[in-house]
Amino acid sequence: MRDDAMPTPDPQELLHWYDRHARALPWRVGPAARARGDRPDPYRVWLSEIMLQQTTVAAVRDYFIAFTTRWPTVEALAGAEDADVMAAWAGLGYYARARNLLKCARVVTQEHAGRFPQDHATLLTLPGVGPYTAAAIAAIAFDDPQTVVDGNVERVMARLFDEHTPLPAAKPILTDHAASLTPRDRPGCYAQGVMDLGATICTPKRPACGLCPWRRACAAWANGTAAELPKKTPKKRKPTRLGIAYLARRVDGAWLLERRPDKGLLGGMLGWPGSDWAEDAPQEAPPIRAEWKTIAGEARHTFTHFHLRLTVKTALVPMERQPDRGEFIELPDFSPADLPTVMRKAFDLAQGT
DNA sequence: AATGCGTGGAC
DNA sequence: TGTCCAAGCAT
Repeated sequence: MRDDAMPTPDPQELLHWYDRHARALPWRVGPAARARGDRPDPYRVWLSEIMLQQTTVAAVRDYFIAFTTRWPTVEALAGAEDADVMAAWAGLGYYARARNLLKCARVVTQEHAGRFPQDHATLLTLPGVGPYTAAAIAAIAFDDPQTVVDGNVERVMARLFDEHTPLPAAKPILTDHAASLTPRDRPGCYAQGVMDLGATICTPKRPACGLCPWRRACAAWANGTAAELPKKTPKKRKPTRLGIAYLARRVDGAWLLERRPDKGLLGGMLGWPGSDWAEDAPQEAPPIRAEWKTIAGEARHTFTHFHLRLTVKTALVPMERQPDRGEFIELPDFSPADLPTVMRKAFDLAQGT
């Protein structure tokens, strides 16, 4: 609970902090350019926000530069081949984002004349754009005073207001608090400022309260509860699943790969043909007749909701033999870098690297 | 509305 | 090693 004697958090103080501490990032307009009236490119704001969903700035940076170099406009991205975009996204995770990214680029290009909608409600209709991303685009690209609520904002609000209700039940309460603070002036900078504060000062563990511009107005600081907030409902432990991956190499160097269905785990990505992944010992399911050799050890990988231990089998097959599943892809049409991480781990194990 | 969906870094 | 965590969305 907040003590009534405590000052209210001042959005302007946060903006001043942001002006002094904002990190230079490839999708941001620097202070000098902004002072000249430059606005961020909505395409770059949108692309960065999609990539940043549940993903750290450090992981996104190089992907963002690669994407904007190769596809500088939403029209260019809309015209890309699906396989090229999926390959470029490989390693970033949550692959539904990449499929929705392409869908969204094509909708914006074909149904909105290549211009991103500016209002929250229309932005929400775009594939892959939810409440957070719609608010972020409206605020950052168009200076619309929308309330942006991500994990950082939830944490900052839980501490400012010393809210002990556990997430996700606390979400509506924290959203109300965030809305009460959103300024009409520079809402885009403010939104990025609160998120930067959460990422660098108001961190999940060992928050640097001594450096916080909102310390005097923070109820959790006053009560000594900052480090234990926000409360979260406990999560379930992850089960372990087992599987087999079959890495067939044709004598000309081509690899046998399979495009995974759009829905579900690693949807739309290339992968090695294999068994199902289940808690019981996997059934043999070789995709082509061959002398299969089992590689010592296993490829281990952890997904959102289970651990995987993958047995890797390899075979060398003659030119004329036809696979039951998948298709051979010759180099350089295929690179291991095009694979999701679990498949690349299987490849690395087979190569002895 | 609870669940499924990746990955890499910090500790 | 394990656990938690990150600028969430779709269903």
